[in-house]
Amino acid sequence: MAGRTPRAAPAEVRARRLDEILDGIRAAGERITVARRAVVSALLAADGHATAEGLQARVQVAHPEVHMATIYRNLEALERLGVVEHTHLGHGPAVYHLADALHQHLVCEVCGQVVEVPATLLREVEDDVRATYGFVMRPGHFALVGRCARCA
Amino acid sequence: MAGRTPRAAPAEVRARRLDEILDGIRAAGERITVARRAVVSALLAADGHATAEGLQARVQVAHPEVHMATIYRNLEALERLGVVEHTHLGHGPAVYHLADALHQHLVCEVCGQVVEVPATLLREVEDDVRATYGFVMRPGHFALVGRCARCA
DNA sequence: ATCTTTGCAAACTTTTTGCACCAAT
DNA sequence: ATTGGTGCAAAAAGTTTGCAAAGAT
Repeated sequence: MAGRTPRAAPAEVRARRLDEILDGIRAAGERITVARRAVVSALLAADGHATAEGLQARVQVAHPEVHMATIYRNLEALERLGVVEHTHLGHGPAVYHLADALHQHLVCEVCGQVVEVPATLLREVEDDVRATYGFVMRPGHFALVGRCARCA
Repeated sequence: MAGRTPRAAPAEVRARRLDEILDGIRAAGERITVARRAVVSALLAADGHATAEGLQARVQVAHPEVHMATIYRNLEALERLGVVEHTHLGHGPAVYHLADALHQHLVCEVCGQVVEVPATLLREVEDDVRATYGFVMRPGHFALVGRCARCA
């Protein structure tokens, strides 16, 4: 079970990462608030992708007064700082994840399952469009849609 | 100007294609209405991608009473029939296009410019994810985001 | 005559914004 | 004491839905 590919970061690592991120925010001249810490914490706990609503649910366990608008404003701030990115998986809400966990999403349009694959998947396509069109892709921002193994 | 790569289909070709599509709708047991014909027509005239709102604008020139809801319902019907597909280019509205004009979109996140590239761009990635994850991609449903030559 | 499709209005979902108050620096 | 962040409510943007009336077959 605890092989070479740890599934979730242990609490200790997560706590360190939280402090790192908070330091980054402070360094950028922005303030640390209860809501902000809670959002980053929820993002770390989600360990992968989470919708704004999902994050709010996590945040509200400890801080029921934190409003959706605050979640959005914090996510926006965190994106501005380069800590967070968001992705569109389908017709529903966007999903957010830490910027260091960059990956592509394959979304099954039948069952909705989301498969995460390494961001390197599109490496060649990136080179291709840069060479041909001068276009510099930012992979991961949109999902690749199709049908998963079971639904195909 | 009229070289080997005609930019837009001449009116005659477009009219033929319109009839083809309308026949398809009839064949599927659905009805031809003024609104429906107008939507398909607008889609052909747009010759590429158009938002629901853009299509409505075109439709309303000749048929001012056609409501947004009707546009959406028709687009939905046309998608069900496999005539139309839609794509998400960014945070805004979805864009619709005829299913035979399948292509990828590269959207510049700075200036918003949309570059259309052949759907074959992702051929190798498609093979890759099918082989590795059993996932059958439907390319074109989401755009690839990045920065265009000028903004990069 | 039947059964879709339409127009309208209203709901819905996700996200953004204005504003007065609160709190981190 | 500043000034950025928060909570709330309300708007915005895009899309969907219920219903009675109109229209295609």
